[in-house]
Amino acid sequence: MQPVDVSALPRRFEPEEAEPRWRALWDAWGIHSYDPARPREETFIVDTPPPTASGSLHVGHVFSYTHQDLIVRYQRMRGRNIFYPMGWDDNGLPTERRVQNVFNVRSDPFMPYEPDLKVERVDPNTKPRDLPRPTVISRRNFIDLCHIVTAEDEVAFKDLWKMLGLSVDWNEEYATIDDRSRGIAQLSFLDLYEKGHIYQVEAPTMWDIDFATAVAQAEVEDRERDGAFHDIEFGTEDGGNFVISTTRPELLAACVGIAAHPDDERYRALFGKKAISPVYRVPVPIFPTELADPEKGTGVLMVCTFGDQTDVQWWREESLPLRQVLGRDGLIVEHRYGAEGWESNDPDLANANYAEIVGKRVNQARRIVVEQLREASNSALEDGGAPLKGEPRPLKHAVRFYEKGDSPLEYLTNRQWFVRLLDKKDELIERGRQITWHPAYMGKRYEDWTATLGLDWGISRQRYFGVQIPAWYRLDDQGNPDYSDPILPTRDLLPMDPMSSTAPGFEESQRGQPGGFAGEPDVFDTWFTSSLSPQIGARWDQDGDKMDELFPMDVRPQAHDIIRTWAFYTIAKAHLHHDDVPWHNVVLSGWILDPDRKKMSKSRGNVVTPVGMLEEYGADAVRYWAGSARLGADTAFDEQVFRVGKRLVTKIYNAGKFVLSQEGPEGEITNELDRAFIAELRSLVERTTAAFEEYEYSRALEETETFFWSAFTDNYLELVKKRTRAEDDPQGRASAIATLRTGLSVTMRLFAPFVPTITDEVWSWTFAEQTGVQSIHVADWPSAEEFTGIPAPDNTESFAVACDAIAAVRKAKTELGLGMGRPLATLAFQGDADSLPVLSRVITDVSDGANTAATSVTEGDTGGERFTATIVAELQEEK
RNA sequence: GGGCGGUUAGCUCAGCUGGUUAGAGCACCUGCCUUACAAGCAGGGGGUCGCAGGUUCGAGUCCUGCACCGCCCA
Repeated sequence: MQPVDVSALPRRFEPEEAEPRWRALWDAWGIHSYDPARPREETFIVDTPPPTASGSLHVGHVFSYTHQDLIVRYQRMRGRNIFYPMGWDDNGLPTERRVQNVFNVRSDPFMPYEPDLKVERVDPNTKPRDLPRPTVISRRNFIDLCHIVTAEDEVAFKDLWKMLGLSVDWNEEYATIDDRSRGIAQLSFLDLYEKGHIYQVEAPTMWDIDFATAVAQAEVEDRERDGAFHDIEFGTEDGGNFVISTTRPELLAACVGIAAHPDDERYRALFGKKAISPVYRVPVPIFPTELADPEKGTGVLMVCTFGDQTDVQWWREESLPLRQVLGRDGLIVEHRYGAEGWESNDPDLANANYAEIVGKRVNQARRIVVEQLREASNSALEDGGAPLKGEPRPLKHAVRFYEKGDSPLEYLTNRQWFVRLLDKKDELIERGRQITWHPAYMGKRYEDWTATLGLDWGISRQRYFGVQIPAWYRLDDQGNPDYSDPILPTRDLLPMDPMSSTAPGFEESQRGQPGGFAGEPDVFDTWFTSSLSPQIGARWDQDGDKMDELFPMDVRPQAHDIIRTWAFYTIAKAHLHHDDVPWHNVVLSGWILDPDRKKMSKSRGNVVTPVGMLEEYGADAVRYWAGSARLGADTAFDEQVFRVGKRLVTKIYNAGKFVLSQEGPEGEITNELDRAFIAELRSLVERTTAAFEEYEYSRALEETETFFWSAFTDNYLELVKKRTRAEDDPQGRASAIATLRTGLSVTMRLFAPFVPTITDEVWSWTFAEQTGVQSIHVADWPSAEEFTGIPAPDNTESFAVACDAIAAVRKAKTELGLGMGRPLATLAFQGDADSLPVLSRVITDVSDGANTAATSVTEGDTGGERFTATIVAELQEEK
């Protein structure tokens, strides 16, 4: 074989030149493409996470997407036909919020569409308080802007993925707002509806007043907030009184009951009677409940529609009336005391007080109500004192927020669609157990979440940029919709928008007319669509349906914080639609923490931009960093590791040049040291393959790196350097060169998933032509069978003994301040009786490595080491 | 308050089913231009493995409790 002409290669490897060149070649060769003709058992299928397109590019993305690519590249070299798509999750609130910020606009669904509307971008440096009032635009204009923004964001992500060298099949690209995804999400809805898993109900739901939308349990987070207990005196119908404590005095008008613990002696006598509220003088029932905590506040509390989740429960269990005072926009709505459902013992007083808070926000209303409570005239009793007892007592308490919102969640009653899951907890837990979780303890998180689920999955959102719920409603003579019997489209009409397409059996002119029809205005929760990523990838019930070939998938890579959402909903969908698991494995990446072990986030200002990182160190070095972190483990961001990765790339380049530039005769691997080295190499292959099979890529990297740097370049290569040029030993020379090439070929392939550019560069110099395989990334992963023709060493310790012997020489040279290449006049080994016979088998290579012709070996005390060396340097002329 | 994970060298991390003197890289010190690589090579110093008990011939590893950090949930 022709050696590589080293002088023709650049002295240094330049990633910024090589990486784009190799990416173009991989694309041209199509080595990342899925081949639909090959059978399932040869295929490896990835359920790639679709990143939130309007989210910021983050080092965390680079980290976790590299992890999945490592697994994919390993499987590709194992000969698997890879299905590795990429989607963009672009519908939903993050996009809407970005559009609002980028263009300073708000949407009003009642505004007419303006086809030629031009909206200017806001200077991103403008402070929020300096911005003019947002421009109000129609819903359709707003959606147009969403498409513009997401298209830009997707390009940014795609560029990043390409820079990083992800081996994604770009033929399999989709967006969760495109027609394929919309059609499949709507099909999912129809299928679940037909199977009886979906219902809609007028029910209290958690509501974000700023976004004006319902939110699901999974989107809620608790935040610690300042609040205050207000002690308020109520009356009783027989002239008595008691004091309740509440943090929400503004909801006094929504009070529908009074509750205390059944064993609480203080209030036992009140159960069954009516209480009279102050300010409005509304009679409400007093009832016992185990859920009341006698230690909290005064032990007796007011039940409102609705202050929190337990209010909802009491409202249901006690069949209490509904008195909703808060509107969808978070403002207090109007109503009249004295009317049905708003009975009062003094309607005039009630109306006068209530009128003061109508149209106010929650905080304003609270202040007004507290002032009203200070007035004796507002007592529940004709001759009582001020209902507010003492001053409000401050406290810290957990308040529920929508995770993307800034105002506390309220509970409002409105019509929402739900997927029934609470009756399927056991089945869903069992499904989770049919999946292998990496690391295994993550499966417990899934089970805990599923077991503690408290609400069905609310899937409707009152948003604009999302997948429309495919339903119409008949309107009665008054124009009121009949929600009990929705009209659903047939499957051939999907994807569709009920707000623009006409319900079957009606004319478009009947939209919104009495006796006509109305479209469902709501869209799906974004998880409703993204939980179908396997079905979208496999094109469920669409042209080119490959569900039979691609479902269930092999692996779902994702972050551990979305086990309760993405993993959970995907498992639920697969269970309900297909009675199966969506995939056989889940691999969970950890998080990137900043050096202070805090989660990196935009708000902390500690985010490192991934593009700058890739430009500075190169993709191979960045991938090295990601590959050195185990699955599931949170990792502190450490720029030192990039430098280590970059050095590895340089080392590979130089070692590759050296090995492949050796000229010599072709030949068998015969020498003892060479056979012993091959035995070590074979063991490395077995260990790294086993590690990858368990998704433990970081162990594979560590083993390969240690072997390459220490065993291969520092030891084997130095031991045989002289022999590769030995004119008088053609057979030994051929053996050394063959071993070097085998060692390089194998380690390059073991490194290939981690550092794809440099390894393919080295591969291209001779191995590509030799094997007929263009790219290392479609070459065979090394296996033990490759070494079957090479005889085992006479002694399994030969390689270790040779390394220890040369180490003893180096130590002696260092102690004398000599350079490693300094020729020795004499070299004398002392060693233990067991090791000396082994040393004799490799003594020629050791002597060559030490650069001496005169080596002696004696048994002697070595002070715990295998060998010690005594050396005399050859005299050197002064330079 | 519950669940899960973590705590090993100055820093970032390995250490798989308990078994010689606890490892690596970075950083630090010393020496070396050696025909692939000074972005390199060689040698060296540095750890009572969070704390307290327990099981065992033997514990970084298993058990109990505690402390601190993180995530998820209530």
